[in-house]
This record gives sequence, C-alpha cells and structure tokens, in this order.
Amino acid sequence: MIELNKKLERIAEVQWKLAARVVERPLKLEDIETVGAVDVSYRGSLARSAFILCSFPSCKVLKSKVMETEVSFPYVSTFFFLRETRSVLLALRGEEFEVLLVEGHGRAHPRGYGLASHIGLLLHKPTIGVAKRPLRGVPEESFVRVGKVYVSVGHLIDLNSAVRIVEALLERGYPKPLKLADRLSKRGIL
DNA sequence: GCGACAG
DNA sequence: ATCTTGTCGC
Repeated sequence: MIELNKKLERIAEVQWKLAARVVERPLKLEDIETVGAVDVSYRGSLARSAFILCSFPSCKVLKSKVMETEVSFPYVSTFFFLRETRSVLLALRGEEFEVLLVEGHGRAHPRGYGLASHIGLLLHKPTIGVAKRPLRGVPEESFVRVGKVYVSVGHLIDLNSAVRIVEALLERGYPKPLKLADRLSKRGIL
C-alpha cells in the first residue's frame, strides 16, 4: 500500500522527463483525411477499449473495433496513463490514422504529461488530449475549452491545430469520434 | 479535520 | 470510470 506512493514518486520523475520529449508543432489540417479516437470503459476487472476511425473533416465512420483486457492498475489522478495505456494500445494495434483523439489530458497536466502525450510518444503519432474537466493546478494556457471539453496537446501537434481539429468534429459539445468510441466501449456496439 | 483533481 | 430512481434545476 505505502509502497505504491514510492513507485508513483518515481513515475512522476519519469513523467517530467518524458514531458520534455513532447513535440509541439503545427499540423496542416488540409492534409488530414482520417482521425482516430479511443476510449475505455470498465466492468468489474474488465477494461473494454474502443477504437473509431473517421474521415476528416466529413467525420464518416470508416472503422470501429472493440477489445477487452484485464484491468492492470488502479485509477490515481495524474497517473491515469498507468491505468489506460495498456488497453488503449490494444485497441490501436495495427490501426492507421493521421491524428488521434484520446480521452484524457495531454500537456494540461501537473507535470505536462498525461495519457494523450504518452500514447503519442509511444506511437510516434500526433495525438490530442480531450477531457471533460480540467485538472487543478495546470497552467491556463496549456488547454482550451472547446464546446464542453478541454483540449490540450498530446504530441506532434500544437494547441491551435488541436483546437481546430476538435472544433471541426464537434457535435453537441463533444467531438463525434470520441463520443462514438465512448458509446462503443460502454455498449459494445455502435 | 481538511480537501476532494483526467477516467 | 461505475453503482443507480427519482428528482431538482435550467
């Protein structure tokens, strides 16, 4: 129990270091044709992750996938990536997309390194963090509210590009691909 | 007792 | 996130 805190302290140091490797740069929206989205839901000790691929900016569903795996880590705020990385990667395995929407924060994090940044760094792909509520104590300039969600840089994109992409996909306050991934992960069907 | 923050 | 009916509020 008490050992977990020690581990988290060390992991926090790793987060600081990895945050320095996050790349922020513009992404030409005109060149984007596909956008992916991932979300995870839980049922007991089972984690069900869903992947959605949409055309951009028309946002037509091109593909959907659901995967299941055992929960591997408890939820601890600011260490969310430890809990979801495994199942997110499982859903993304073998998939193609030009930019990915991730449920959770990117740089809008106390140590500048949330789940969205972690996924981007691991896959070397542009990622955007999309969360329903901001974390406390993070710089105001690290995120922008778009509709009902908070957008931040995951990796290989800058905040302006990320915001414009989410705006283009907005539907009832939420980016459509993520909303679909959310429903898919919870209900198992589209 | 105080504070309580991604999913 | 998930457990869960009716109910308070815009």
